[in-house]
Amino acid sequence: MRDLPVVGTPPAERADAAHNRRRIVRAAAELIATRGPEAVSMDEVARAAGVGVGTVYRRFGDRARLVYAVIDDREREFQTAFIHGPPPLGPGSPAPDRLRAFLHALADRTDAQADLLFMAESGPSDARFRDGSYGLYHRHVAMLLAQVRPGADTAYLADALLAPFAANLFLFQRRTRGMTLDRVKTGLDALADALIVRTL
Amino acid sequence: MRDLPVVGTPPAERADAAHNRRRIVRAAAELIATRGPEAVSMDEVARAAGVGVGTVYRRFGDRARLVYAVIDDREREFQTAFIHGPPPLGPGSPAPDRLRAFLHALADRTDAQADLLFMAESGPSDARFRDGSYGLYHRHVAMLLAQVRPGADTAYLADALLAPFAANLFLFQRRTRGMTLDRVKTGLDALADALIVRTL
DNA sequence: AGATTAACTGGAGAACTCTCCGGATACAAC
DNA sequence: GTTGTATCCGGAGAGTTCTCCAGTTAATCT
Repeated sequence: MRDLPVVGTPPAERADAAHNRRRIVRAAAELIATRGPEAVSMDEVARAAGVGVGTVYRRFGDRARLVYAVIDDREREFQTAFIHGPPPLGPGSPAPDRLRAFLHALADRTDAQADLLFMAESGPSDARFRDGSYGLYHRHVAMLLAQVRPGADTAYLADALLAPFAANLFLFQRRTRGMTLDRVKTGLDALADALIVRTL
Repeated sequence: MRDLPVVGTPPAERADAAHNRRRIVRAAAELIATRGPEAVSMDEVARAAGVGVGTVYRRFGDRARLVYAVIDDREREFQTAFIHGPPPLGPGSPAPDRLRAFLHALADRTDAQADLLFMAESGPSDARFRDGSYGLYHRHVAMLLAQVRPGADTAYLADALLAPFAANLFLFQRRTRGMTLDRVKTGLDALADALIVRTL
């Protein structure tokens, strides 16, 4: 993602800046892994990365975006699994199967990264939708829905299908309501099945 | 932490405390109405209410809960409309109609209070599900779903149907994606219709 | 190489949320 | 009334997030 001539050339990051960006993400990831997501402050990340706190903010804008950068780094492989990987997640299976497989996989990763996601989604920011991999998931689900429910407003329905993965709801269901991960998946299946047009 | 008779009687708030609670909510509501939700600090609310900031926190715990108190105050009438009010929102209509009416009404109030809700939902807290009127909405939707989709996991599906009303998603759809309120409602209808078991 | 300049750096500081606890006060019991 | 005490009050302060800008540096042009 650098000097692609496509359209509107994003100003191109200077080498030292790119270097610092990597150092910051790495430092943040390490601190978070060690001490838990909510125990690390931006000051600490900056110090651990050997830069000033101003630099962290210049690179990432706000706390949420930094955390999303860490998350994206972690789940790069998941992101390609459903695009290029083997069926039923990747291409090759019928759309209904892929949709179910995707929702299950997303439930698994949400469960695994719940605390991190929760932290990232906190704070007054669009970051979840703008920054993270939400856009990718949204396009994927919309594409599958288009095959499964032709003519529907797939852009809206994709948002609606992804909405239950909001970390605060997910954590509330799991921890406070005491729902098991399997129960969540079953519920998602019910939702997805309802959306699949059955040929009568 | 006391010698209370087992389970009931929440310690009963002292008169001055109850008085201050009202003053705080009123002051907060007024400030928010005047200057917008995110322009008011807890310090200001405290000063406007004529109490110390410690009192605000003692009464409400955190910022999110205070904002929810303001919101609840505002929509008390909506909350009873779908319980005791006239059809199709209130009792008297068939469940599918009531469900659709409820979703439409909730879309309207979410749209109207979006900024306030967005502020309340920001911050690392369960407040949305614990404090606000979410519990009420959840029970209502689950009750309607039980009639419309017997045997399903209505507790889960109710969460899923309410998930698209998260203020951050809602605002993102309306402002960034540029969806109209009607389009959102139509999408919600599609979702609800899919969940309604059709008698063939 | 030297000059030019747009982009980057770092830390002081503004603004905010929330905690803590000594002192004040409402209510109950006598 | 007086006394006892559980509850409440308020504001100083700790710990954050994020802003701002004077000074520095990497990349480009001649």
